[in-house]
Amino acid sequence: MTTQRRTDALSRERIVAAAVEILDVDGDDGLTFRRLAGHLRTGPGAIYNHVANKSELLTAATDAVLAAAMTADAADDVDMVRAVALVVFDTIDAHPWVGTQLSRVPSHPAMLRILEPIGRQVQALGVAEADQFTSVSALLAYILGASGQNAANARMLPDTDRTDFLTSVSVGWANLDPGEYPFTRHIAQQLPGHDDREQFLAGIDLILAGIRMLGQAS
Amino acid sequence: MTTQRRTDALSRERIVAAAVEILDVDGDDGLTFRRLAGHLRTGPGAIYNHVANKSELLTAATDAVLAAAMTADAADDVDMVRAVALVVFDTIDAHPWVGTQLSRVPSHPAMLRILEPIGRQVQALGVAEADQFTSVSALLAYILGASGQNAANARMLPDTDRTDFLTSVSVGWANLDPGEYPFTRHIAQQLPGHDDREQFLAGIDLILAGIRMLGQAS
DNA sequence: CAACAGTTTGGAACAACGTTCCAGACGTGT
DNA sequence: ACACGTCTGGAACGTTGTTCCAAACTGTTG
Repeated sequence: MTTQRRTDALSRERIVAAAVEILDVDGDDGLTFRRLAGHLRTGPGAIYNHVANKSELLTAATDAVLAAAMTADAADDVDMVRAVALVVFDTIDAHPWVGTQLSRVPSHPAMLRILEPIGRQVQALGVAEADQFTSVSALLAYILGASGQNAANARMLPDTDRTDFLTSVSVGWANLDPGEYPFTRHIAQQLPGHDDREQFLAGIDLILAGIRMLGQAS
Repeated sequence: MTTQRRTDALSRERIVAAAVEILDVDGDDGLTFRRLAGHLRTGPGAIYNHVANKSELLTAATDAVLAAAMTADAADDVDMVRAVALVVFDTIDAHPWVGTQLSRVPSHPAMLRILEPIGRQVQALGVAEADQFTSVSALLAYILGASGQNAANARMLPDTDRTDFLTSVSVGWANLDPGEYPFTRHIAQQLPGHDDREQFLAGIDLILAGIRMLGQAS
């Protein structure tokens, strides 16, 4: 039954692993069935015996990376929401294409891996039954939005240095019409110096504060 | 080969307008230089005289749609954040491809149209100088994340009815391993009945509550 | 051990894409 | 009327996801 056809037999796992490798090196658009076939020393047609199409392959790759990242946390931390959020943030920071996938595919299988621990923690916080869905949805949307933005930035980072890019955007903001964009001009200078990870966590705390207030207001 | 000269001149605006039309009808992947050329009764090569490439065209189309949507609000509402957020949400709901673009392109020009009014309102709320960047970033990330998710759902809506899709996902959640996914199973039933727009607004209020607490805590 | 049946393989082929190229048609200033 | 620079749009190039299928391979049977 489970005998190996060849020493380097093609399998779904090997294909997904190779896909992850290519995506990490060459980014979102770098994954090609021809390049993938080259890495696996085969032809493009062979891959379709183990994977339906590129979309499924991308979904599987995303799930694989996120699953591997999520096993790490394990312990029920008091600040599990923050811990999970940071794992997601760091994972997408290391694999920007994961962010692209999560925000492109509706109700992505890998999303459950994020939703579940966050949901448990929200329950543990004593949030009322009726407010749990809203709270978890808000946290999830924020995490995806912030991570996605970060992934978009990381996607063009090979071309430009991060601070170079941010300062150029900052200069662009500072030169906007003072009448139309006073606020944007006002915070332009804060753009290059800020820490993405820190800002991300501050946003999580903001939402958590809102959730706690939700409990007290009722 | 007698090539007929066109009577109506090609222009950047006409190209962008036609692109928006196609994107609205055929979705993200529906925009093609050949199809666009067909709509404009010309060849694909002619378009490149007014637009550098597809990426620029998509950016321009996104900016055009968002600019048109944003002029509507104008008046300084007390709940401007909520108003702006809803405009963005509804715009992306009507043009899902706008959501894709906003979360793909880093510091998208159209983003300023969202950032500015939200920033002003945050200032008006009396948020401390040091907390303004965090507050605006959090709101922006949430708006993009939630709208993006909504866009992803809308993208596959032509294939499936919304409630059909949600109930199928809900059933999938309900059948998960009780040991591993207790929370997901727990809220599975709330999935089909929820109102996306309402949930979105509730999330905005959650963050706004957090921001107000931020002021009181300091 | 030999013959068969069912997969797996991988290279060729197809349609469609973004983009480039350029001969010819156009419009304008002289 | 002429010339010159701009706009046009069809052809062509390289690349993509995907399909197809003869050949190679594996496991089972006679």
